[in-house]
Amino acid sequence: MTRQLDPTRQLDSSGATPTVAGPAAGPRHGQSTIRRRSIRDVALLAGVSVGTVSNVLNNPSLVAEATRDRVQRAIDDLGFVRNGSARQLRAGKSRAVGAIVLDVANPFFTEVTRGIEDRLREANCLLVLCSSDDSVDKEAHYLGVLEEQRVRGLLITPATRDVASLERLQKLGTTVVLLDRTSPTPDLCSVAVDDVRGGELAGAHLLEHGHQRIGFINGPRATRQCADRRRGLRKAVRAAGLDPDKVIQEVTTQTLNADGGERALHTLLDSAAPQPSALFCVNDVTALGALRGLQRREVSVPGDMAVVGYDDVEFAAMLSTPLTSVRQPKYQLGQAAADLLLAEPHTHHQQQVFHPELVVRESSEPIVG
Amino acid sequence: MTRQLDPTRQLDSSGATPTVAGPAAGPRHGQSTIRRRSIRDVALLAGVSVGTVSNVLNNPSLVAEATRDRVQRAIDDLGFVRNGSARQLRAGKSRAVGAIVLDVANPFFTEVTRGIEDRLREANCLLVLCSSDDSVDKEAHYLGVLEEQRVRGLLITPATRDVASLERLQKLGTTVVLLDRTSPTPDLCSVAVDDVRGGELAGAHLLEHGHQRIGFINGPRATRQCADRRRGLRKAVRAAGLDPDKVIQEVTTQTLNADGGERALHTLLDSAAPQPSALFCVNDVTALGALRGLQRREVSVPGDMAVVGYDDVEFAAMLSTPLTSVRQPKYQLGQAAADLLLAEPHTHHQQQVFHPELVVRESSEPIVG
DNA sequence: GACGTACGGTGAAACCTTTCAAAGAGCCCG
DNA sequence: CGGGCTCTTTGAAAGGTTTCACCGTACGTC
Repeated sequence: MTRQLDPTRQLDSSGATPTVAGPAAGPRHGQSTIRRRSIRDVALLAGVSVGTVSNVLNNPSLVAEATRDRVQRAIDDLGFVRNGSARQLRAGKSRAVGAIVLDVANPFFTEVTRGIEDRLREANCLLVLCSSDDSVDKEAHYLGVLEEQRVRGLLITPATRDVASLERLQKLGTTVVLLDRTSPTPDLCSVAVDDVRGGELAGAHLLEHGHQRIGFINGPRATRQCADRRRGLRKAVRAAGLDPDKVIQEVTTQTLNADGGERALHTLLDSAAPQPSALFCVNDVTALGALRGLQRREVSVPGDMAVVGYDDVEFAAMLSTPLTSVRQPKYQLGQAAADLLLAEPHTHHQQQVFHPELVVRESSEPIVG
Repeated sequence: MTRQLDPTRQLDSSGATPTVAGPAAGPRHGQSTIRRRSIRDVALLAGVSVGTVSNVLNNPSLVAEATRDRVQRAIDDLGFVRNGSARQLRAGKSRAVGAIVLDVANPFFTEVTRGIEDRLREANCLLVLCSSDDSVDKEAHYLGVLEEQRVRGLLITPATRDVASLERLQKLGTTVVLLDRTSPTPDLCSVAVDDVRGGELAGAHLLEHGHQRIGFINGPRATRQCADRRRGLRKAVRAAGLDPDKVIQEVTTQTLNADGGERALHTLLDSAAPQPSALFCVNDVTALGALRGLQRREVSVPGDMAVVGYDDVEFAAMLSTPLTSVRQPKYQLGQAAADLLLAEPHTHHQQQVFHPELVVRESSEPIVG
C-alpha cells in the first residue's frame, strides 16, 4: 500500500443538496459532427493500400521508412484514430476487462479497484466497472452485457454461490478471477484475504498484553467475513490454552455501523459479569461507535479498555486515540487479481490468499509506567 | 443522497500486508475453449436467414410468432450471445461511456461514480472508469484509448485547462460532459458544485451564532476549491457588514490531511492575538486533525470553540463530537452528469451548478443553558 | 381472372480492421 | 541473361451484425 494521498484526494468534497440548481446556460446548437476518418481515407491520401496503413500501425518494421513517414503524415493530417470495434471484431476479444464488485462506493472495493485499474493501464486495457449490490439480478444483467462486449476477462465478487455461469464464460474464452472470495472449484482463479488469520492476529495481540476477558462486537454470523474473524479470535484463545467461551464475551449487531457498535458496547458492558478489559470489533466503523460509547461512559482507552478494530480504514489512524486495527492489502489484492487475469497463457488456476496485518496504535497499547 | 449503507458496505475490509501469501493450488490445465456461436449458426439451426434472426433480436414485431419462437429456441439451444463489437462496428457507437476522474479511490469521486453507474445501468450502458491522478499524460492516454473504443460519451474532470481536445471529440460525435468543473466554453455540458456558496454557508452559520473571530484552516490557494471556499467565507463576513481581514484569521496547510490540520491549528492558536471562538476547516480531514489538536490543548468543542468542516465525509457524523459540515450532492452530481450525457438530442449544452448544504451537528451548536 | 396490398422473409451490402498469400521490383550470382 | 533471392506492397477474405430494397405468397376486391 504505497499509494499516497495527493492533495486532490484530500480535497474531496461531499455534501448533499436535494435541490438542483441548474441555471442552465441558454440553449445552444451543437456544431454538426465531422465524419470519422477510416484507414481507407489514410490509404487514399498516402497513396498506398489499406494493408500498408495497417502495417504501419501494427508492424512498422515491415514498411519502408519513406512509406512509413508518408502514411504517418496522412494519419496525423486526418486525425485518424483506429476503430476499436473493428479491431476487436477481427481479434474476437476486446481490450476491456469487466469488474463486478459489490459496491464501487465501498472503500474496500474502491481501493481494490484502484489496484486493478493501475495494472490494467500498464497492460493497455480498460476497466469496465459494475456494482452488483450483492443482487443476483444486477449481477446477471452485468454478466450479460459484459459477455456481449466480449470482454477479455472478468473480475468478480460473486453475489451467488453458484459459479457455473462463470465456468461457462471461462470455457468460452473469457478469463475469470474471483475477487475476495476463494474459488470453490479448482477451475477458477481467485484472490482473497485470510479473515480467520485476521481474527487470530487481533486475539493474539490482546492476549499477549495479558487481557483475560475480551469483549467481541461481531456482525451477523451469516456473513462470511464475520464468521471467519470470529473463528480466528477463538482459535487464538485456544492457542493460548484458554477456553474461548470463558474468555470471549460476544455481542452481535445486525447493523455494522457506528450506532450499532455503540449499542452493542452498552449491551456488553451492562450485562458482562466480570467486565472485559479489551474489546475487539469486527470492523473499524463499529469500533468507532464503541469508542464513542466508551467516552460517554468515561471508560478511558487504552487505560481501562484496549480496543482493536478491523479494516484499518482511512480515519483509524486519525482519531484522537489512534485505533489499532487489522489491515487488509486491498490495493495489492486488486493488483494480484489483475495480474492473474492478464497472465498468459491462462491455464494454471491459482487460488491466492493474502495475509492481513495487525497495525498496532495507541488504542491497544499498555499504559507505560 | 438516499443510498443507504448495506451491511456489506460496512463490512468493508481494508488493511495491508506487503507479503503475498499465495499458496497456489496445483497447476491445472484449463479446458479447451468452445467456439462462440454466431447469428449464422442460429439462422442455420432455425432454418431462416440471418436477417430474420437479427429481426427477432431487434424488431420482434416484424417476425411471425411461429418463426420467432423457433429462432428463440435456436438461440437458447446454442447459448448464442450477440457480439457487441460487430454491433458497434455497424452502429458506429458503443454502449460504453468513459469517465475520467482524478482518482477512483477518492471518496468524493467514488460517490459521484456510483451516481453515474446507476444511471448508465438504467440506460443499458456500461461505465469505463479511469483515474488520471491529475496527470496530463495519463489523461491523454485514457482519452486516446477511449476514443479508439468509440465510447458513446465521456465524463471528465479535466487535468488540463485546455478543453480543445474535448471539443474536437464532441465534434466527432462523442458527447462530453465536464465533471466537477464549470465549462469555460458554452459548447460543453458541465456539472459542478458551488464552492463559493459552500464557504458562504459555513461563514454565515458561524456569524449567526455570534462568532466575531473566525479561524480558517485553508489549503493551497492555487487549488480552485480552496480559493472558492475562501471567497465564500469572506463574502459572508462582508455581507454581515464586517471586515474579512479583521474577522478571519487564515492559516494555510500544504497537506490537506489530519496532520496538516493539527499543525495549522497549533500555528493559529499560538499566534492569534485575540483567540478565535470558531474554526472553519477547508475539508473534513483537516477538521479531524484540528479537533485532535483542540482535544490535546483541552479546548472544548463546541463550548470554547465551534468547528465547521467541509465535505461531510462518512465519519463526520460518527465522531464523539459530531462535526458540522458542508455537504455536496456527490451522488446526484454523478446522476446529473450521466443524464446530460444520455440526453437526446445532445444539442443544448447545459452548465449545471449544484448547491451545497450545511449539515449542522454538535460541533458548532451553541451551548444551551 | 387480373390487380393491389399487406405481411414475412431474404440476401447482399456496409461497417473497418487485420492477415496472408501472392505479386512486383530490384539485385546478385552463376 | 535467366534464376533465385530479398524487400515492399498489394488485394482480397474474414470477422458478425444490422439494414434495406426487394421478392413471394396469400388474400381480398373489382
